[in-house]
Amino acid sequence: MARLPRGGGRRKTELKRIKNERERAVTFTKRHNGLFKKANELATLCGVQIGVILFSLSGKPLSFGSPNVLFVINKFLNSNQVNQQADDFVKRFIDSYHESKVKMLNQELDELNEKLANEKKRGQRLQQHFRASTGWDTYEEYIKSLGIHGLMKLKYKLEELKRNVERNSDAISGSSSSNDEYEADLSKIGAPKDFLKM
Amino acid sequence: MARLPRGGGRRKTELKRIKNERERAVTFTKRHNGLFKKANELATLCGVQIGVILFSLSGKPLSFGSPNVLFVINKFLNSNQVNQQADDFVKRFIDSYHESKVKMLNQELDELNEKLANEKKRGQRLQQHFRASTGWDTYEEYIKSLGIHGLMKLKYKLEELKRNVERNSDAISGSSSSNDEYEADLSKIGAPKDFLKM
DNA sequence: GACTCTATGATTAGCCT
DNA sequence: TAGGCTAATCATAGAGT
Repeated sequence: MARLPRGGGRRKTELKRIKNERERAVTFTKRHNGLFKKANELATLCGVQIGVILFSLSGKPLSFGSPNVLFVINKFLNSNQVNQQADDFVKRFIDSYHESKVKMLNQELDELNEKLANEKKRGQRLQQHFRASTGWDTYEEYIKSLGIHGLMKLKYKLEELKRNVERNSDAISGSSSSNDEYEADLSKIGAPKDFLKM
Repeated sequence: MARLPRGGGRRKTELKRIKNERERAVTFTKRHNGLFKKANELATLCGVQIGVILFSLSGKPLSFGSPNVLFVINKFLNSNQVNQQADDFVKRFIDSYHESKVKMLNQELDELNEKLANEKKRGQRLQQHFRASTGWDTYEEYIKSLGIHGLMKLKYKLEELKRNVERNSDAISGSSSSNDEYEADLSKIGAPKDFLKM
């Protein structure tokens, strides 16, 4: 208990990146624990939900959450505050945000690659069709908007179709194209898939 | 400057929910600012990326982020740590997590709605085509995989097409469909867009 | 609510093991 | 790399504006 005073005390810290690597690592450890502790105290004292995410010096993701990080992230993303958050500053990151969104989706798509491999050879005729149908003015923006918007509608439609098909095993028909071969190909391969699978 | 000392000092705080509502609100304000400040200091001193999300007593979402919250959230969700984080408890939130991803995408699509509105009436013939071409076995999973996978490839292809068009203002042709009317419609409206715009 | 103020509890920089 | 120590700085409870 009665230790002799020997160490140095605290020094005022300048609010800028610590250059010394060792010093920075020590500070990170101390302050990251401190931050999580503060977050926990706030969550406990005030009974609010908090999530803290940070990446260590080596890039490792660390998180604290009350009740848990994903819950908080989820609630946050579902709140329409996200739009309000996207002020001028944040907008500078929209592009990288787009990038990461793509990765988010790709991640869950990885597991589906095998199934897709079975379909790769099909739809070349549709591809030609598509190549011939370009009249793109604002295609770049359009591609983005087509993303989930189109997909969600398509999915909804497909689910509707599935319900119909379950009631009547015959395929639903509504087309009257005169191009029989094309038509057959469409039916065979599932148009949207191959249409996009250029 | 020379104020008379009159206020009370700090008292030790018990780490449990503050019952008095007013006191709790004051503590929340002070500590929420303190937490954000700490987060900012850590981000600055150590040059790491941090995101803090919390919900106020009234449920309002507040956040701090370096470089910004969405960036950190995305990076976190993309890190495979998420899977490790997703223990049994957390897994209950996976579904709503998917939901929120969709909303993130929709968010940035909002600004494109006006452009899309100009296109809504087109492509009904293509829609019929699509309706007639269903033979869906694994369509539900497929839709997901079609999502970004197909879109990214399509985007790439379109950029390629753009380069070609810039070199030769005539449309690129590769199709030989016998359905002239259909063909014309495709060319006119831009098939992929309307194809998905059911 | 949002600030102020003060006294004091809490955090942490620098140094050590 | 992690943990302990001390002393200085920082944060904040309680009270008032």
